[in-house]
Amino acid sequence: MARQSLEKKRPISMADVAREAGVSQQTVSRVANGLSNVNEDTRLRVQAAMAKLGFRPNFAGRSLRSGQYNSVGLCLYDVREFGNLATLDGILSAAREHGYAITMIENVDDNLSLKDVSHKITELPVDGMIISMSLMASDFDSFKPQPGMGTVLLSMYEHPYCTTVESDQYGCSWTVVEYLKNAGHRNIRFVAGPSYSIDSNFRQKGWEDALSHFGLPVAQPLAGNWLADSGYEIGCKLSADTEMTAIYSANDQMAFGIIAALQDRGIRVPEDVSVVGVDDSLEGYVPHCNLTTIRFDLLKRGRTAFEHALLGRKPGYTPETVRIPGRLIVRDTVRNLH
Amino acid sequence: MARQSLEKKRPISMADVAREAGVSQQTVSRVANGLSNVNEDTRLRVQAAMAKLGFRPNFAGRSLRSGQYNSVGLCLYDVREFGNLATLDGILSAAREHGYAITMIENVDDNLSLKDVSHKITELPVDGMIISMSLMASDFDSFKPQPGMGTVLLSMYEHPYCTTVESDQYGCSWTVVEYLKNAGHRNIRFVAGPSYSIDSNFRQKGWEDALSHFGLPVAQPLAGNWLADSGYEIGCKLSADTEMTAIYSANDQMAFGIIAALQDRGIRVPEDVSVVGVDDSLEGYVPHCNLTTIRFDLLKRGRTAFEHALLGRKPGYTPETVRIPGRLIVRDTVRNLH
DNA sequence: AGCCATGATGTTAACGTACTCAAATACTTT
DNA sequence: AAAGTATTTGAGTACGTTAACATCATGGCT
Repeated sequence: MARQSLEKKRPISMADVAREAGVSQQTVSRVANGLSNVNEDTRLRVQAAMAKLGFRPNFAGRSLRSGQYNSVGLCLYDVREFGNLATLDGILSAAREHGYAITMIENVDDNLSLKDVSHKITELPVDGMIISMSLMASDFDSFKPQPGMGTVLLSMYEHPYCTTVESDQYGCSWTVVEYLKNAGHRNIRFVAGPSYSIDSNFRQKGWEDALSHFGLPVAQPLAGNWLADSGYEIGCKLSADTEMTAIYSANDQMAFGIIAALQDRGIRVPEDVSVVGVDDSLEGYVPHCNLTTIRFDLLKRGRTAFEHALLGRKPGYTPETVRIPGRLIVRDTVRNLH
Repeated sequence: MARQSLEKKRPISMADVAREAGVSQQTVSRVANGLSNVNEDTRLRVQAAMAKLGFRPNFAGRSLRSGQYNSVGLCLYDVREFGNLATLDGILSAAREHGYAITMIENVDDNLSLKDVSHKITELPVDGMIISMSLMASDFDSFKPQPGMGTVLLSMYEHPYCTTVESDQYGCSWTVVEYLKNAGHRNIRFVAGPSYSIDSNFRQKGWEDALSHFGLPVAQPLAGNWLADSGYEIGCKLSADTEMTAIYSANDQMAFGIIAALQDRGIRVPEDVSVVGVDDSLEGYVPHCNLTTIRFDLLKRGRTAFEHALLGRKPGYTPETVRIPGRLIVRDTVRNLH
């Protein structure tokens, strides 16, 4: 008795509700979980007691008993990177539909291995996990996911044991090159992002492979830092190339800078030079945004990752490689040369 | 025995490790928690057993016993809204420093009350919560947070029982108006966001109050939808106003549209008309971004919210109203009339 | 040698929930 | 009316962990 009063206030448990309603704790549990085999009178009495005491089910107790957390762990290397926001949105909305929460941690350590990150997440209340790492983890190929834990990597690199989900950074370049080729372009330059960017590298590889496949010349790409200003600088340099008829920029912001530089030099877009970007990120930022570009379904990227994190728990699940295609948004910056 | 083998595979527990290492389960707990009172030999033996069996501490067991989750709940009304991304970044980094995770859920129901959202979050494994709602919740003023649960609202409206954290959407307008007034401007127009936007309304109120305070004329504001295109349209209309010398746009994207419209009509910026935006969101998107604007410290917004969610658990805590000031970023779109 | 302080380890008891099983009650059928 | 069935409720237990307490050995001190 005295001991009771000395303890710090404990939240309301099912036992408290049971006492109040004059039923067993088990009956309270049934009401809390909405099971059907409870008498209507009893249910109302229990619900009244719950409301009166302000009962909220205890997460830890429930999870300990059930072995489920109804949450998926998420570790995004960089929340600020383009696409991760919309992806997060997709993950959250898929999670909500399944009655799941998302448990997020920040990863700041560049040198952390996939195993370390996965171990960290395993200690959180999660049934599965989604991981994105900026650089190639040192143990990428050897990493094995925790058994019974649906593990999804947001990565362009295929993985032997994990499902990987990513926007198709390679295929989008084929789409662009084929579109430009069909419009009669032969000299198509590429403007890359920073060399450490995996996305940029895959976009470049796609561009190279597509050009080779169509028998078009492959000129040395110039690299920027994703931002409009670097696009402007590159645009200045590229304006000297009188052969080229089209520029494929690894993102929209640089493309916008390139266009500004060309126009400042009296080169018209698309009359003299055509420009294509990737991301469809200028809309809303630039008035009369009319850049022909690639749009990825980032919501789907997030939703797919979440779905596979759930599916991955099941025993018979086989890892998949999911590449979500981009769609060409045709606007006004490409000229048909025919 | 037979029963054992029929059960589905159970994750490794401390008891398993204890058996393997030939110690008690309590000793395993001590090693897992890094307590000092363990013999070095024993520690190594236990750690070896942990590694061999692949032991990971069970979150539910630990939390059930300790009553702590080491996580803060987060419900952002709209992840896509400007500022929420950087805020999330701030929350995550503060959480990491405290060894906390963030448990996120999506809120899609417009009509959900603060109480409902708070109840949902209470059932998650969290020690505190951060809530942002787009519209004024019906029960905003009457809402009382769960006792012992640090509750922070990302809101410009003050709350009687909860700490509120928000970028100072009202004060930033004073900063802008005072700056323009000192540069000799008297006729300062305002371009608002959508009428449902709380941020826009506070920015407008600040503009009105500051104008009145300085004895400057208050012209009817025009409202856009945050995007550059709507700024362009409004710029066309405003170009007819020959009195005005400055335009204060509720965000940068519309400001950029306004500038484009003015220039298309032969009105020079800043020689003929000065323009100021808010958000500092064009950098990287627009080459040679030189818009004078207000920049908010959104990382701090997130970090502060998290810190207060933790502090709010302590018994003696008093709710605060935290307004994080914006900083004027002076670039090239304001002319000094003196 | 005997005593106490210290350190290392083990034992027991909760934390709050949901599952299994058993008991009690109400309802249906012959 | 008896027997059987369905419905409702309760009792007991286990999930994995940590806190409090108990035990045991070790070593330094008088």
